[in-house]
Amino acid sequence: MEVNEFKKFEIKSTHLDLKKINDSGQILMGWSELTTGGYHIVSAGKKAVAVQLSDGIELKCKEEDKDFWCHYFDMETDYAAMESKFPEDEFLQKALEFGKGIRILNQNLWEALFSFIVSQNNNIPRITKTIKLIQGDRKTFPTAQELYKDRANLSACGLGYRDKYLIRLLEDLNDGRLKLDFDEDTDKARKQLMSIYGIGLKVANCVLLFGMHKMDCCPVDTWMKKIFENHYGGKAPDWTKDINAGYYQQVTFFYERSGNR
DNA sequence: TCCCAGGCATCTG
DNA sequence: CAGATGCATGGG
Repeated sequence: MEVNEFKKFEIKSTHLDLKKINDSGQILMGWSELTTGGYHIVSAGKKAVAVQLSDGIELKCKEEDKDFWCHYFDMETDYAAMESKFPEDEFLQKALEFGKGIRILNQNLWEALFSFIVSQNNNIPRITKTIKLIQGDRKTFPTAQELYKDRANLSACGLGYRDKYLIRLLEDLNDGRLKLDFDEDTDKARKQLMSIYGIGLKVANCVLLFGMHKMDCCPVDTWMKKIFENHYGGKAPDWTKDINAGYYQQVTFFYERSGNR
């Protein structure tokens, strides 16, 4: 590893917990825990090492990538300030306390799109395993162009029936029928995403939230349905329509899943 | 053996 | 329009 040319930076924050972020379910590729502590992180072809500090993280990366990683960790958003706007809801409050330090990362759009197509009707350990197999020996996750050339090998990675969605996606990108450039307007972007073969409402909302940082998008999956059943009488609570619903979704998802293990 | 996993496309009424 | 069903794969 060319860690030698990396420089050390500190990112100060009272709301940045690497382990919780790693376990929160938003990341399906790119993070690997180091035996020495900390994480090796890859996104959009860039690499970094992050180590937890009591008041933030230490980040090792190329000097020119520092701004990229600050954006990746969503340092533009003031999570402390968000606390004053948290809805008054008992279960949500408990989840927010439990999940303090979780942030909504700015993942690469292509990587978020790809991984959340793989995620449908699947479980997280198998999703990450499958994505690692697809990445293979490469140091970073392949671009759509690289993967298109290598598409014959996709089916051997344990994708199940989802391989046809991804092959169609790669073909459409290669032919120029589809571009990874969605409207800034959330509703328009959601329609564009849902017109892609294999993407429905849930995956579209994941891409909007994790790949385009639309914080009001609230993906509803089997765990969210369990939350509605277990804590809200089977109905979606009001906070699912809040402007920060995506953050609340992620935190309650993490809380519910942690409690059930 | 059945059930489930960060669902979706497709068919049926 | 809502509701039912099949789908690949692996772990519990």
